[in-house]
Amino acid sequence: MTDEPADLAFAPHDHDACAGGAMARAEAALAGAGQRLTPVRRRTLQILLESHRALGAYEVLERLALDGYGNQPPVAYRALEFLEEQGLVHRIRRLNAFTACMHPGEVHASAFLICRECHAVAEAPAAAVGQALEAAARGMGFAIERSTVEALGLCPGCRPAVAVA
Amino acid sequence: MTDEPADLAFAPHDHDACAGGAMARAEAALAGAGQRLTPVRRRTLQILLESHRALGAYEVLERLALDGYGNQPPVAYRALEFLEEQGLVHRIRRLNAFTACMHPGEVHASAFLICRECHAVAEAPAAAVGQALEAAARGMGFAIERSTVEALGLCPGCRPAVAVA
DNA sequence: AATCCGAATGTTATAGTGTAACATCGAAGG
DNA sequence: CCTTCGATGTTACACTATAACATTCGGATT
Repeated sequence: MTDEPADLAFAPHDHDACAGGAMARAEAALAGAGQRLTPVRRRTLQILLESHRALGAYEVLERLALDGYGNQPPVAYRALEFLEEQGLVHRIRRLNAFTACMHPGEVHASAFLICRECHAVAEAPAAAVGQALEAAARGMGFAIERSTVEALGLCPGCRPAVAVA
Repeated sequence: MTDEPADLAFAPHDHDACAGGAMARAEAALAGAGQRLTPVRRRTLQILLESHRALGAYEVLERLALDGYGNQPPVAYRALEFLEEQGLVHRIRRLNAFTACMHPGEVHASAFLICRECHAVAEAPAAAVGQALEAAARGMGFAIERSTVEALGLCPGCRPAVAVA
């Protein structure tokens, strides 16, 4: 468990270190699980780590094709699906897109904050949200297996800009 | 505000009354908003109210076509979009599908519980979830405008069945 | 080294989801 | 009557996702 600030997707930061750290943690997590980080998978993760945004499968595919990988949809979907299963990538359903996990390895119920202006996507710590949801479900006798929490709105950087406009 | 039990999607109940009540509340809400419940829109809502499940746009379209309405995608999408804007229908992103709102008119941040076995969808009261999410977002300076909370799992009816199997 | 095996990737084809753009219809008001 | 605007019909297409099969690659076995 790190003691970094929650998530700095919305703030300026040393992104090389940010992405590099996430990649290192991803490698560690995969090694621990006995899974292989093949070239396509690694490149896919790198692409997603380049920005705090969510990319569609076809955007990722285009990038992969530029690097000489197959340029048919299953290539991208398979890599993304694998990474998602390993907890290294999250699917943003509202956008039909994918974003890299910023702290793989750690168990976390995440909530995603999607800026409708700059399209940044931040992964917010959502333990409390998860507990509240769990409680609501238990009250109805429902057993949660997987959950999706996404919010659309304005990030701190875009809030003033829009307000002024 | 009603004082019914949270949501009875997972329990046997008088569904005609359940659907009829929801339709009546929908009509009231629309009248209050000065919006028109045209035949296609009404029929679309009826179709969704027939079950506590989420239907894809093309399933709805098929049903509409049987009743003599246009059978091109925009017919269904337009009705669904309108109903969603009016808060009478919710979009379930995990399923790329739509489900009728069980208590339109009331302000509510809803969470959806989706049974992976029987495909029932229940709208859980989620005030606490909404507050937790709002708090997490505020902590990061993010202003939420719309949010999506969905959980996949097993409903009380299907839980034992699967456990036994 | 030769062979086998299973996982990963490449490729073709197609299914499923969603929208842009324009034509037509119809009710409410002038 | 006739204009107007919202709603519906229709065509055409864009975007998202997966099934199915062929091929390749790396490691284990002999």
